[in-house]
Amino acid sequence: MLDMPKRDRVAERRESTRREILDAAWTVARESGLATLTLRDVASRVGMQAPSLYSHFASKNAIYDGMFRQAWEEFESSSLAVDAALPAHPRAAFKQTMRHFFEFAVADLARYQLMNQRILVDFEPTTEAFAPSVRVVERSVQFGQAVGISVEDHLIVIALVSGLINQHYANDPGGDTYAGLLDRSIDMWADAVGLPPEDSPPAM
Amino acid sequence: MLDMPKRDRVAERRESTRREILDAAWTVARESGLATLTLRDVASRVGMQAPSLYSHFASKNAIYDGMFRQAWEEFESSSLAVDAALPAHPRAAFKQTMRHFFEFAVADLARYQLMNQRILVDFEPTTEAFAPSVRVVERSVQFGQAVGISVEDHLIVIALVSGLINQHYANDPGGDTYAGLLDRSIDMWADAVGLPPEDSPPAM
DNA sequence: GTCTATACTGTGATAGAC
DNA sequence: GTCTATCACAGTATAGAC
Repeated sequence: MLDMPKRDRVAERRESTRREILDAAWTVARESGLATLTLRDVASRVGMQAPSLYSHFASKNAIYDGMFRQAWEEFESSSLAVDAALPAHPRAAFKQTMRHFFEFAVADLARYQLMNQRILVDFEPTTEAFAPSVRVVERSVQFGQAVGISVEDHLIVIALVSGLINQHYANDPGGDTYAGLLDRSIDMWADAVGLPPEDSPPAM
Repeated sequence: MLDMPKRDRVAERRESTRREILDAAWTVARESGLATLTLRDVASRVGMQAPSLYSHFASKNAIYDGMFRQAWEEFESSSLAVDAALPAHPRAAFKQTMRHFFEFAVADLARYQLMNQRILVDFEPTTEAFAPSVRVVERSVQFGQAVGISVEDHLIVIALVSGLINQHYANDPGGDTYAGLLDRSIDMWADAVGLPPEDSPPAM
């Protein structure tokens, strides 16, 4: 007999329903706001009654937890893709990863609020849902240290980009004012922490 | 007869009740979160039933509007006080105003969320409530331009500080990690935009 | 196992008595 | 101006059909 994994059609269907519900929850969150999302709206979008959701998620916060995990897994995998084709110059590499962070955040307000802001007061992500977020931050800090950036200076550049994202949503949603300030901001920071300019030969 | 303003005891009492309600709303917002504040909690704190609030505010959002205006008026007046005793060196002056901004934001999460973040999806401040906020931003930009800072670079430093505030609340609430990064961050920016170091003589 | 039906509590808001 | 009563709708939970 071949040692291949047996398909569990019941489990597959269950998982597929969970994903459908999460997809619907994202749609509703984008339309009516993350915090004001209602289970009735989510249920009706997948053709169910609200109480039926409880067969698949233990609570509304469990749905948020699934969304939180999805969002960070998506960011992690897209970050890995970006990192795979990173420029040799550290400064250019930082610009690229930070622009990726900025654009991912700016593409979806509900997702950004869930991932990075504590607007859901009684929601705390579970350890498993939090794991991809921890991995992303660790990878980013390690990359910085590999090119001589201290942890403190790394915190500053992340704060800088997250501030640009903030101001984008607060003052210019849909515009490109803050996207246009991104490279100049990163250059300011890179100059200060001693990263060589992009037209200089790579070290070693 | 003396031409003194007549006291309107009815209007005075009305205004005082409104302030009482707003004070109670702040307390509740700090305890249970800005978005999950309930009218019943606010009412019971001032010894009323929830519907009675509607004699003083047209809706829950009207209460948020009053709070929004209070918060920005408070920030405006404290900013004027700070500006009155500003150091002569532009760099030191920036450090001081930005630290004031940071500390005001970090002192009260509910207030910061109401003032600077769009977590209340269906709340839009009225023009009158928005006015002090506009004045504060205008004053700040004008000060920057007076010492040779472009509007774009001014947007960057505001984004930088707002990012530090963000990260403080997200990663180190109650701690002082990000407060400790403030001066170094401002110095990075000041170096990049060409503000002279603090130990240099003031220009002219 | 998954769904429908139904009920419970709590929310913002309104109507009308006093 | 404050109250009681009430409404529509939210999240949550259980019972029971299939």
